[in-house]
Amino acid sequence: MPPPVAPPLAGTLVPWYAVAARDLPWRRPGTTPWGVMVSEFMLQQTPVARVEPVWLRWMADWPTPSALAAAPRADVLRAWGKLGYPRRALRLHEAAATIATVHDDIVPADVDALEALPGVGSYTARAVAAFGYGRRCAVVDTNVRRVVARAVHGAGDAGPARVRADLADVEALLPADEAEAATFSIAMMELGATVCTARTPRCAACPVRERCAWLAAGAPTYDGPRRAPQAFAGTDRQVRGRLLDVLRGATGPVDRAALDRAWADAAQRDRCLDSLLVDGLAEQLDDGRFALPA
DNA sequence: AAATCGTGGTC
DNA sequence: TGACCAAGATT
Repeated sequence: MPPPVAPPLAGTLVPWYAVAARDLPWRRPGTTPWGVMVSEFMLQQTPVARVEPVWLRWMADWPTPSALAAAPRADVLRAWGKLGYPRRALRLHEAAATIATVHDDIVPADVDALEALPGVGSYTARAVAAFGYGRRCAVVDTNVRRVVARAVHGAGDAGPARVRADLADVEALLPADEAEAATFSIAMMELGATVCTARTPRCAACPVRERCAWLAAGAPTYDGPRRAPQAFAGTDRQVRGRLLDVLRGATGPVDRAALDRAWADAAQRDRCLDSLLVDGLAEQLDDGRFALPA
């Protein structure tokens, strides 16, 4: 008698997802590929809970790429609000303009075409293809990398990203069927986000616990290299945030004194203001005042 | 290829 | 309380 064969990961994850998936607005029926793309931009390094209300408002205001492209950058940055990394908002705006003019206002379904858009890297391109169009392609984000590291490789956590190898790992797990592959991809991410979490994984509730290489190995703690935690207090990132917050909160242009109040250290303040101008996140008017870009 | 880029919640 | 973390991309 042949030994029992464990069902492929997808066999247990896809049914689990059908029951356990969170009801997120961009997962609801009728969400367009554009809606998926907007959600993916917003979710880059930003938690779901903070994205939800902004996404809903965004899609109501700008339901198509051309609608967003027609909006002034100042409106876009205000709508982005405090999601963080506001350059994402500018890149999404640029990507929308490209889609409107080059792709007939239709979000590309092809991974390479997607990756050519500003702000779209390997993860986002594949996420849009898979979740927006149901394509069969490996989707690798931090959650998926952690799930693979544990369930497949038996490691406590994923090391530094290795794009090619990580993609190959996930390719090997991807079901042949197109629709099932897309569901498998989102299910892997959902598992990493809600069960196989970074800090305190809820292994007792894990649908894959019987087959998890990490649990089988006794849940060894990760001892590999970690990326250094990012400092924030006192960094340029904080100062830029403060300055931009002043511009966002004002109804019109502000004078330099208003920005001076946002941060005490003049040298750092000036350097950061200059970097905001360079990034196109702020503009200086002829009268010397500052504002969000037109 | 390591550093940079916001913001806020959690344990 | 402060380190760590959250659907990355870019240079």
